Amino acid sequence: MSVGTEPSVCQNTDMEDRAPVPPPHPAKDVTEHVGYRLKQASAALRGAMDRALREHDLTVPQYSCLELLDQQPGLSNADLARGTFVSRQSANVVLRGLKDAGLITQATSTDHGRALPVHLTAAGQQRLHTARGAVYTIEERMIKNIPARRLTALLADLDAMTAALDG
Amino acid sequence: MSVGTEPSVCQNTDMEDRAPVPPPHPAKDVTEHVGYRLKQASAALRGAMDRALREHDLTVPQYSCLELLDQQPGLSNADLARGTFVSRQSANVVLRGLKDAGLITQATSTDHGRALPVHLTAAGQQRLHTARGAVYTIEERMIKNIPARRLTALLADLDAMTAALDG
DNA sequence: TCATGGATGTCAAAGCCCTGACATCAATGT
DNA sequence: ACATTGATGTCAGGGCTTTGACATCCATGA
Repeated sequence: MSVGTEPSVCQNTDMEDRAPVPPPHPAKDVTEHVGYRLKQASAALRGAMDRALREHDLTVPQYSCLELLDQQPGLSNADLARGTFVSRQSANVVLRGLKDAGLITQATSTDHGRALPVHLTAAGQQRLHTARGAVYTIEERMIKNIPARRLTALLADLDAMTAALDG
Repeated sequence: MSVGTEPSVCQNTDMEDRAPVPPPHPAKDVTEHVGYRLKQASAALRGAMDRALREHDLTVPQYSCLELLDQQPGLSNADLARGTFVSRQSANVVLRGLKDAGLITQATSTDHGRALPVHLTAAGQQRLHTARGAVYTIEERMIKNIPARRLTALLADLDAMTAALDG
């Protein structure tokens, strides 16, 4: 009556090539599929970030926007939507929340185009800096059991999967 | 004014150890973080599955439930919630949709406990079988550029991250 | 000049998902 | 027998996200 509770074996050891031919698709169990594990890991990360950010009165998309705006001030609503992998409408809702909380400011007009640049307020900067610690702690814990030299490959593989699906 | 559009370099090549010490955390760019890439890949997969399953009149959580029920008939609402990484309440909504579509049946009573076992109907089996092809095509495309011997490591790493966050 | 296409912001409706809360049921220990 | 604990199903409220649609603004080319 339980699902996905098999103890994941060999997670602290460094084994690079175990099975010469890992059967990719006619897998007997859904939980063996890459997509399933990807969703699982993503859900775990989302949950951990949710819990941690709640203490800072931030949601995950709100934190994501703050982080992007800190590195690239002046991004527009559409830019933030792409950067956080949501629709423009969702980003708009998130921005409204951040505006109401006084963490960002958005220009009401522009001399060229329609994109309205968004900037962090001082309060936004401060909130981000305190919340960032909690988020970084989570990411540290998440990757602490992954061999350092595999992290590069992991980033590349995640990128390759994204590119293959988007194209 | 764009985010995350840098062409991901080295995605078809097989490089296992590039940087001896990949700086994990004080990364200059958010997009270099594992969590960001994880979310990105997960979002891409979710979008691709959404588009593919729409032709079969199924949502991603609905398909996930069908897949789990095909392999483990008689799972309860709470079991499916755990298996699809959502809350019991969300799973309940999904099950209602599947019930209305005639793809599953759920016992109305039980002789022991409160868990009401769910089973696929013939229509549910057939719908799953046709939709499965589309989903498998997506997963094939997603991993087609990943060296086969790295897939095992990828699964293990995703598992390790999940375990580290859940514990 | 005008038309077309692409990108952006916005509104509306719907669905998904979450937390909080409550009641039910079985197992356990007192 | 009784209380406690844990798991389950369910209801209510709210937040997030999506698709669809529409109007605005710029760039491009006829």
